[in-house]
Amino acid sequence: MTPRRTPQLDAVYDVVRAADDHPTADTVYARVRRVMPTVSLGTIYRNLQKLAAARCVRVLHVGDRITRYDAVVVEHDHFCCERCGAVHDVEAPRTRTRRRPAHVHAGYAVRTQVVTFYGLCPHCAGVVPRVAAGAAR
Amino acid sequence: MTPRRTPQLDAVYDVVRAADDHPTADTVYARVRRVMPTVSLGTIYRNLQKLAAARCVRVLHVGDRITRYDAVVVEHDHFCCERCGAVHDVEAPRTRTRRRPAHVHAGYAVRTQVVTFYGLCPHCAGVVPRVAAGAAR
DNA sequence: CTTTCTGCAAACTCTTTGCACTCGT
DNA sequence: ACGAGTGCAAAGAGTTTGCAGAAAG
Repeated sequence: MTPRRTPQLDAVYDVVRAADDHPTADTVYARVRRVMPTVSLGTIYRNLQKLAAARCVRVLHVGDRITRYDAVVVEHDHFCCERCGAVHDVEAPRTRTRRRPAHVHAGYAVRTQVVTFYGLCPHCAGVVPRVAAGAAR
Repeated sequence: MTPRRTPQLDAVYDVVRAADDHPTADTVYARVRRVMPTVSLGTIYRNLQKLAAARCVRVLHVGDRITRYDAVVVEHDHFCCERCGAVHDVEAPRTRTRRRPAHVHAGYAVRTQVVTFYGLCPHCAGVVPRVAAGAAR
């Protein structure tokens, strides 16, 4: 039961670390295939699970029911655009103490918390001038 | 395209309103069938979507990839137990201003936000004495 | 009467899994 | 060489959808 390091595992981790768009398993699959064309989708899922279990990647359930992956493991928030579906990281300058759920009823053992904002991203909100539009990510 | 009121729609809404456990579509299905045995799962999904579109129920994606429904539409937080999977409402005495994402980069139009805490519920954390354990769903 | 809604079942999407083979260690 | 990992394809869970008939307005 000793975990084993394989080129596929490395490739999956590389892709997730290089991504800033919180890719889905399918997106990771497509990207890994660019460098390793014979990889299978099952292997992608198995390795993503392995990385998640090792807390090397974070599993996100944002908005819809499809799973996304994030190589940024430190606690931070997300913004999900309801129009284009993009998921962006959000700066969370609030202190931990301020965010700590002191209001949760006694007896709950809180391990982590997830904050997700929904709305329109700058691009979809039309704030970004036309010239710059399309350049957004 | 005029929405139509049907006994099935009423039954679905009644079930969600009467529930305090953030039921899944399947759970709603089971409960509606108790009073309307011929209802179909497809109808449950269609009516849940209709209610969600009308903002009569809130759609929740908490933890896993299955969809839950909540008749409490006002903004509030949730706690998800990582052991038994239960979802509880959480008191959110924080003021709106305090929770407002002033730190979100300019240009984002935030419509709503979702805060979910993960950990162990009082029951699974062992606060509840052994005699009661095992009754947890 | 017209149009939406229903029940049924098949289709669809995302994810997991069984199997025989491969390849780290 | 042992056993975890892989590719493949089939199965599984949750959700959506096409259709013919039922029923709301």
